[in-house]
Parts: sequence; structure tokens; C-alpha cells
Amino acid sequence: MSRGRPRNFSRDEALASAMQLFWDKGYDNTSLSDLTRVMGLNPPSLYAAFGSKAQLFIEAVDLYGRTDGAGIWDELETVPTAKAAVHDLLRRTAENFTRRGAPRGCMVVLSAPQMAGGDPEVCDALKLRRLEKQAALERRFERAADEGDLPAGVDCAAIAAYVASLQHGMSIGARDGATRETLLAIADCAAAGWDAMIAAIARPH
Amino acid sequence: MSRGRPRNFSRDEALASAMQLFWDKGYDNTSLSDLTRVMGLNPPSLYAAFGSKAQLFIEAVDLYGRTDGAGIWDELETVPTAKAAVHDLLRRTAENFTRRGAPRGCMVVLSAPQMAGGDPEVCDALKLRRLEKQAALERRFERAADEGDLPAGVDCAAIAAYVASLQHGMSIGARDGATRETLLAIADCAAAGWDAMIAAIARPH
DNA sequence: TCCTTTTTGTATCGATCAATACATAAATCG
DNA sequence: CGATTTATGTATTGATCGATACAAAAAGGA
Repeated sequence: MSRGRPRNFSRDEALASAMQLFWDKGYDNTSLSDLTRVMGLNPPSLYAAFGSKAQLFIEAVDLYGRTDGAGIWDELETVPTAKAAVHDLLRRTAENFTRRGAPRGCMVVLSAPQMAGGDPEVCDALKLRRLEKQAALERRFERAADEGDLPAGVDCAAIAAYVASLQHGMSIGARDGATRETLLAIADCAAAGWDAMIAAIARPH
Repeated sequence: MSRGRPRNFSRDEALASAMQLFWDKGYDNTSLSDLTRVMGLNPPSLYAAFGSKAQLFIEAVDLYGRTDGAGIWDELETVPTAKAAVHDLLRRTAENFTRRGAPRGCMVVLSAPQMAGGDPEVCDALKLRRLEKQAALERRFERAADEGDLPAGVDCAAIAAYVASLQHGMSIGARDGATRETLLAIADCAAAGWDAMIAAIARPH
């Protein structure tokens, strides 16, 4: 069925290696020679299998979202209340961002600067993924409002932006050396203020 | 007194131009040719005046801290209560991050990825400035505890990390296109939950 | 005026970047 | 087998990176 000479490397393993490297060093600071060395193949094989550095990166981000980055969001829909879901999300974030042997913080937040002059294909892919998670938060809160878990008329977009900001900031903190305990304390801070925050936001001003 | 041929450009104006460019495009995405074009001088003049790209960047960050970035932190010590100071800080952040004609978000958070493989001189300078602001928050809360504004025994480091995370995340949000209203809503969320958060954190568990 | 000092503009340095040309090797197909 | 297809390894491409060599220009000091 498959014609031609077979490749003598595992595409999945090579992609996993590239993901680790991009996550650790970021998009710009990862060179083709870094990639070919870690992935164990030569440039023509890399380009034949993945197209370009940018496309390889985007595949790596998708892999990250399905593997290392997935656990954070696993229980957003299943934890019964919005408050508990946010507390769970942020605690999982704290633990995920401080795992031994893995780069600290979120690849989607850290690995490419969202600046003018960067590769738009790469920046837009990351921005899209950040906004998708924020939209997932917003939908979760709207569902909670429908269920009576949150008061009707609560500004779901605002609290989603609040939670997303806090979670994104934890990536910076993790890279700057914050301990797991400190990040867990941040999660607890958010949970501790949650009910009062909801009550104040829901109340017409 | 000053020997030699005088320079025919303003060092301050050139530095201000470099700051704008670094803030907009980030450290890696800003090239020497970008800089010399915007600053209106040739490479030898740039190197004679600023030493290197990294040193120029660090001077630009310091300028940012004294100018565009300063307003955010101006009233941290003067606003009377910790709660009001945080609310003021975050509202100033929201406004500062969405000014017309200026890059969105904080130069100290966004302009260089805190990744392995980056210029350590640059990364460390930015990390130091982030941690200094977080330390300033922590000291402000300790002062509040001394004054009785916050309960004794409150975990000042934890709430400083919480506020810093939220503020850092707002830089990501601003770059991703969040409106001023959305960022102000984040500030209001934090303020709304503040008292309950403090009460919960202070209480021995 | 001549010497020293510093800046200027031009032209370019070696290194590294992402990406390929090319010939060879290894598989299937007929 | 020979023909086709695909992957591989070596070597290299043009572009761009940050940083300089060099000589002319413009100032002060003696």
C-alpha cells in the first residue's frame, strides 16, 4: 500500500520531542538545528514530514493541548458548580505548571510572544487557543446561570476574563520561579473571594 | 569641556524611539536595522551610545518604568487601604493597557519571553522587575497588616502573588484584544471578592 | 595651526537563520 | 528483473542577524 522508502523515525516521537523543545525554549529561540538534533532527523526529513517550522510548531501546540496541557481543563464541565470548577481548574493549573521534569507554565501562553513582527501564523494559532479556553469558561458560567448555580444576569464574559487573566498570569509566575504552594495559594484566593465577587457582579449597580 | 565631535542626535529621543519599538515588537522581533531606522542613526552610533542591543533594551525598559509604565503603580502607597490600592492598581492597569497610540499590555511582561535559550541578561532584567513589583505589593500588604487595615497573620505573599498574577494576565488579555471595559471588569471582580478573600485567607484552617 | 578625541557614514564582517538541491538508498508495483 | 515512488544524508543556499573596521568629519586643547 505505502510506496517508496519508509521513514526510519517515528513521526509521533519526533513531534513529541519538538513539543518539549518549543515549550521549553519558545518558538523564536528554537532553531532548526535544535529541532533536528532533538528529533533525531535531518532537515529534509523534517520538512517532508511537517512542512515548515511554523506548521511543526502548530502541530506541537495541538499535541500539547491533547497531552500535557489537557489535564488542566479536564473537569471544567464535570465538576458540579462554577465555583468548584474554577477552584479545580486553578488548582490543576498550579500543579501542572510546577511538574518536575517539565517546562513550567503553559506553552500556549509562553511559547510565542504575542507581538507585532512575529510570525502571524504562529501568533494567531496561539491567540485562538487562548480565546477558545476563555470562551469555554464563559460557556461554563452561562450553563451555571441556566442551572441556577450562578444568579441570572451575571456577567459571564467578565468572570471568564477574570479567571483567564489569573490563569495566564500563573504561567508568568511559574516561569519566574513561584512554588507550587504559592500557585495553589493563588487558586485558593480566587475561590475564597468567589461568592462575594459573584454577588457583587450580579447585583445591578 | 567635552572633547571630540558632538553627536548630532538626541540620546533621549533615540532611546524613547527604541522603547516604543521594543514594547511593540518585543526583544527578539526587533532587529538592529529596525532600531537604526526608527532611531535615525547608524549602527556605530547606536553601539557607541548604548553598548549593545541588550543594554539598549534594558535602558528602554528602565525608561518604560519611569514613563508609560509608571502611572500604574503611582498610588500604591498613597491610597489609604489595601483593598482600595489594589482596586486602583488594577483599574489603572486596565486603562494603561488600552491607551490609544500605545502598544497594549506591559512591556516588562510581554517584550521578552521568559524562556530557556533567550538572552539571560535580558530575561533576568525583566524577571527582576516583575519580582520587584510583586515584592512592593507584598510590602504594601504588610504595612496594611501593621496598620490594622488587614488582619494580623494574613498571608501577604500569597495575596501579592494573586494580584501580580491577575495583573500579568491582563497583559496577555490586552494583547489578545480585550477591551478597556473588559479589563476594568476584571479589576472590579478582584475588588468585589477582596474582603471575603482576606477573611478566608487570614482565618487559620 | 597641528594634535587629540569622539562621532559619523559606508561597507562589511562572521555567524546563524529557515529552507533546499542533489544524488543515493530503500521500499512497492508491474 | 526494471520502473516508480518516497525518504535519506550531505552540502549548501540566500537572507538576515548582531556587531565592527575604516577613514573622513567635526569639535576642543596647546
